[in-house]
Amino acid sequence: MTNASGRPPLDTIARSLRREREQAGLSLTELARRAGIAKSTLSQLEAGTGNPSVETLWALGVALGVPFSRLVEPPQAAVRVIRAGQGPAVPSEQSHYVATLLSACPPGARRDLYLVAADPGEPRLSAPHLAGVVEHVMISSGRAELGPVGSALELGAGDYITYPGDVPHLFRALLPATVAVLISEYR
Amino acid sequence: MTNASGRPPLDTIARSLRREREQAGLSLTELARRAGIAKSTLSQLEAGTGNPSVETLWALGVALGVPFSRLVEPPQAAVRVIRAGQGPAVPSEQSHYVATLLSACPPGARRDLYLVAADPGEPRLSAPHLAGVVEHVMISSGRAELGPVGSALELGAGDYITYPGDVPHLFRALLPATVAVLISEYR
DNA sequence: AGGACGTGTTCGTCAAACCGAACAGGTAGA
DNA sequence: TCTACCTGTTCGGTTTGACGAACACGTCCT
Repeated sequence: MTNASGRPPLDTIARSLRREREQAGLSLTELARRAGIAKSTLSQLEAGTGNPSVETLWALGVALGVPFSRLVEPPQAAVRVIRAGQGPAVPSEQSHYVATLLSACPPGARRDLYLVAADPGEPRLSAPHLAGVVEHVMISSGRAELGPVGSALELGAGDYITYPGDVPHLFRALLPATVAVLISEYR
Repeated sequence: MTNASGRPPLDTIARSLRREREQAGLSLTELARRAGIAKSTLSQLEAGTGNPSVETLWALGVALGVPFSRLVEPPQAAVRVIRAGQGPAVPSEQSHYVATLLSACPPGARRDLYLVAADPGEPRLSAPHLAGVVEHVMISSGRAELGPVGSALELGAGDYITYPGDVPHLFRALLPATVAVLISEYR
């Protein structure tokens, strides 16, 4: 599942704006001036009244020095721990490849976080994901050949690689008990 | 630096919409119907004419099953490798703590990726980052005590933790050559 | 041909986002 | 107190995004 939370984030935007503005120590008047919009507009937005245009919201994001998405999607944070081997294992047809989901794309986020454990054997081939997906892999221990089919590389412990996830790619462990962190980033 | 690319992404949105729509194999008419907007509106948006409201763009994101940000920010990807010990080391006052930047927040992204190597000694204390930052840590090898001050936990190889980055937090290695992957996520 | 359905386009109308000014409250200083 | 300046609010007027119908193509089937 990607994002697609049901309702449009009208009041989320309202709260985000106020939060970010106060965090930045700006007055409503000053922020409106910097963003080049009428302060009445900003006032109404923070009141939850209204449905800003992209241009307006963008200008506010720039003026606040905050990524666009922070304004339209709610914050969320908590301490959460998954002990080694305790997370939900992702079903895999190959027994010598186990991916544990550490942090699933929460509503509004854009990456999944996996812990991958694999043994030598048939390479695991992944069909292209959604367009725009980028994968990052950090080898924790062992050795593996991975990357897009055709430009896969051999990596060892401590090595890092990033590659497009929307083309076929593979992961083949070269040593037993090879462990890696995999980030699948949506963008 | 966060995001804040200069100009509003009017034509970026245009291209994103067309790309995602064709990728999904939907006709303009059909997508408009599913999103519950007039097809004329969608037509003009894909033509680069117009400045959609958040509600409109949100509806399109939902109908396309695509995170909001994918519509407003351009794609980008490439294969890139950083061999162990080869990345730019982040300056640290403490010699027993080395963070290597694997993937810096590119224009429009919202996370930094670090490889952390540390030895036992004074805990590394981090002042709160920007509001809304979430950190994820995966211990590759060794053992460490980490988390928000007051609720730090002891983790071993393979363990994973996530916690808010906008409160004071610490990282203290308990074994020599403790290695971890750190993701600092902006949201 | 001539419909019957697709596609995506352009047009006039209406609602609403945006603007600027006028407004009420709060604090600082003469 | 009276003025000056700040805060954020509410109010008409203008601009413009969104709608739906009418439009110009293509394709297929009768």
